[in-house]
Amino acid sequence: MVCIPGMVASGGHENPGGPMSVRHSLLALLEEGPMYGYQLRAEFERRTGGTWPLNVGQVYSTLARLERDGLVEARGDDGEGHRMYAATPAGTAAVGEWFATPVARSQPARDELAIKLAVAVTVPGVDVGAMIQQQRSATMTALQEYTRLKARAAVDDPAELAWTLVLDSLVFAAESEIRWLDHCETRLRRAEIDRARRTPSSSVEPSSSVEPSSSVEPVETPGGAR
Amino acid sequence: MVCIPGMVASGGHENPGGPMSVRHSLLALLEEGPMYGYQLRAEFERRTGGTWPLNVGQVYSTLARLERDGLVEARGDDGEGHRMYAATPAGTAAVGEWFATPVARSQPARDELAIKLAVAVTVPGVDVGAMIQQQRSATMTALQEYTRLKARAAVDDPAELAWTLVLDSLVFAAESEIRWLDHCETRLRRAEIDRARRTPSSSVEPSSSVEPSSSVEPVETPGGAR
DNA sequence: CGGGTATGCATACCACGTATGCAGTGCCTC
DNA sequence: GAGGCACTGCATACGTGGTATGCATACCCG
Repeated sequence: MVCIPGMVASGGHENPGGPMSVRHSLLALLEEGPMYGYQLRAEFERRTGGTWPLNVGQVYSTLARLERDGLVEARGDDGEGHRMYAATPAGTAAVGEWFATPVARSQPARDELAIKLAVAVTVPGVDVGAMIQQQRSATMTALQEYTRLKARAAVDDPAELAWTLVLDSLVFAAESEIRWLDHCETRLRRAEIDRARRTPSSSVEPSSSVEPSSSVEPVETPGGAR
Repeated sequence: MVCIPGMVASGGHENPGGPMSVRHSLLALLEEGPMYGYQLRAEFERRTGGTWPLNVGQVYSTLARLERDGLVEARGDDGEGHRMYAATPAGTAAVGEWFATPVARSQPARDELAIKLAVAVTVPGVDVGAMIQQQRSATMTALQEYTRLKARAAVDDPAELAWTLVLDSLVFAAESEIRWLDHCETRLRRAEIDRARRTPSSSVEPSSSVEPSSSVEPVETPGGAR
């Protein structure tokens, strides 16, 4: 089970320099017609309901890179002094390819919480139990906020539909995270018992497998709240 | 009239420029004792089981920044010519603060798949149904890979324990993603039906909601053997 | 009514952190 | 001495947040 660090290096460069989801999203939005930078940000945030606020500066630098790569084309102005951008045929093709290619799960994105916990259990002097409890509390607060936001959703607008789907993804992720935290808790308890059993000094008789109850209700479809 | 770009007032900067999980992780690893750069990468990847390969170059640049901020201290060499780093008291305090502060879920990390799908449903000419099916297939393949890896896990080593927890987090996330994709599918189908009903002759007649079933088993702990 | 100020839109640029690749150095082995 | 490996450092590109600038509109006040 040893992983030699040097062996992972070689390989194709799938996405050099980050997720690039913003780049592709802006390009895809231009399929609806020419737009200018500020408008693109507004359209992006309208679809995600402001869940992931997009910095305006990134829009312009991304557009410059897209123009450099020949995926978009800049037109002087539309009469109002706005710098308009339109997708080139190559850009349209790139959008089609993006939608046709699934998000690679072979090299999953960095999960800050998972990394943090993996480090915590291997570094001495860390109260992992307290860490888990605190994180679960924070995640549950976020979950309540999502539920509150979902009550204000309308279903007739397609942009609102996109936002509710994004919101549902947040709910699913948060619920999954809480379940994982519960899982880690029982797992760590069991490991501690095993370690105590191996220690001959002052052997304590532990109770057989402890299985605490989960803190969330078993799966619940987030769409059912209406 | 000239704008001097340097010396801009820095307000309360929470996490400027990204998650910073690598920075904190390397600092925390130094709590176990002085290490050099290459060794730090190996320790990080051993704990995460090579799930998130860490570029060596990033280790050194991160160490340089940590030294600049007074969180680590560089010592000439350990007799072998290695450039050793050790955590300063300020660094140890920073580690404690990191473990005491839960990961902020108020501004969740960018989810590439959620963004992609939100854009897809609002851009004309995209076969969202095919997209979802393809993504589900890819995620299920990853899920099988995780299950395969978990069969090779040992439980006696604490580092292995950390890795299995990371692996479980991937399993939980993948299962959650599949459930979300199912949810999106039924949601979109319902929206399409609603749209078709409105199209022929603007007969405004709200109907009762339908509650479809999920295609994956209700929650199941990945820790159990399948 | 005219001028000053606030506000919002729109573009551009800068600073810092993350992330990857590659160049370079010293050591060991064949 | 050529090549491989451990090890370090740098150049580059991109994400992210912030700020300066120009312009138009709205608002307040003497």
